[in-house]
Amino acid sequence: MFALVDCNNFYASCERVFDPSARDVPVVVLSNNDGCVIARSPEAKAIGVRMAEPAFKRKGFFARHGVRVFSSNYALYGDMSRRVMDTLGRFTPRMEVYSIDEAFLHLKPTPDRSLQAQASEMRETVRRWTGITVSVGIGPTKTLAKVANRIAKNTPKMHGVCDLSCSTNLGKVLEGVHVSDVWGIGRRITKKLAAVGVTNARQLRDLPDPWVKKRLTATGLMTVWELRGRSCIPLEDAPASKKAIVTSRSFGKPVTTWTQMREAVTAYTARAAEKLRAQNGVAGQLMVYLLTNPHRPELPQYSNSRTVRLPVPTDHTPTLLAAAGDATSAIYKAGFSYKKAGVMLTDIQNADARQLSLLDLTAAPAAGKVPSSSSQNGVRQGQTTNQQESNQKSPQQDMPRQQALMQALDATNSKWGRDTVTYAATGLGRAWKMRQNHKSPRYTTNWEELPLVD
DNA sequence: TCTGGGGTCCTAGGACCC
DNA sequence: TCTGGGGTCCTAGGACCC
Repeated sequence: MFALVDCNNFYASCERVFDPSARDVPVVVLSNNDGCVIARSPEAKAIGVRMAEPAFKRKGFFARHGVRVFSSNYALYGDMSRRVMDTLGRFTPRMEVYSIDEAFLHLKPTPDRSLQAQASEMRETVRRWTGITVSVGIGPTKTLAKVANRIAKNTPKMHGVCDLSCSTNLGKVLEGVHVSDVWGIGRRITKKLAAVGVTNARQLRDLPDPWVKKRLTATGLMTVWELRGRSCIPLEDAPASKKAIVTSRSFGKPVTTWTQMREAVTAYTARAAEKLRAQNGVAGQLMVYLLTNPHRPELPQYSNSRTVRLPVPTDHTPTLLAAAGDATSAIYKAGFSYKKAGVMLTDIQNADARQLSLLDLTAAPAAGKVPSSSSQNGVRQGQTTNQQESNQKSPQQDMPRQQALMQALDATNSKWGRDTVTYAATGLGRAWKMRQNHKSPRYTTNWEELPLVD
């Protein structure tokens, strides 16, 4: 059986664990840049704070109702998440960490302990060990476990656990679930379904396969089968490595100069490269995009992106920085007020595979052998050729040195904190840095910010 | 003044090949 | 006059998730 464990109001709950003054009052957590509401305590929900609301529109409301406002503190949430997941891992050998606050588990009933009993004990243990309250939903498929979890969360008398694994009136249960609350059914599909009179999960379950396949595609059909109790989405024990790595941020203040834009893209690229190395990957392609603020239609609007194919897949930050710099200068236009930029690394392979292709490359003296689909990606031919030349000076000699440097960089930043060592091109002022005016201390991950006990 | 960030999968359609 | 069929790869766009 599948169990879905989900932390209740996770970010808001994390803030409360270390700040008792935030208990029993409405709490909201804001997105990066203190932009939108992304987490709410039950009290905040009760007074009508909605998810994804822009915070600036509610400033007065928050003040009047004594709402405690926090900036996102991912160092704290990430560490609390790890504690919760470690605790859950003691209850099963098979578990998939699905998001920062959710995990799917395989649970088996035993003669002396029902699934319900196991789930309750798990829930109590997590609460005692981490201070976080979770809800547990159990079902024969992931989709039904999700349904069960939702019911557990919304039905106080269930005390946080709902077991649908052998429910005899599943049809009745599904009748009470709106299609938009089914995992995999989003806004668009909800509309499509409403057009044919389907509004609850039971109706969705009972639709004919051919109609579903045609109108909702193969993914929709899987959802329907899962609602019928046929498991189609397996538990992914081992986290798959990422096929794309994105680092993007909205700017704290609009960026209007090339210098600032280059700093920002440099910083994002360096961060993306760190993530890439953390999963032992090399990227074959890099994309930079930038855009103005679409919420200000009265201002001149511009957005563009540029993809660069790297001559050799790499995880070497300076090489990636050079490519990102070329891409940025190709699309940056002066005279606009930029709101956001991002860097995406794609065509990611395992770094060990890279070694083999590098040997191939060095064995063949002709530089022209390097595969290049640059014309497809809009890269100017001259630029690509230059990179090939600069990279091929002596890859065999450079590689170990490059790797050693990157390892030292990552190790230093891991030990002493992010950005202990950074590239000068990321700038010192960082005027574009995101706003975080309400950030709580990194209670659990920074010695300087440990909570003090009197 | 102020509106997040990071992913995955599927499909359709075009290019190209034999 | 007449103009195949099957396959692969790539990309853009749509849709979903948290």
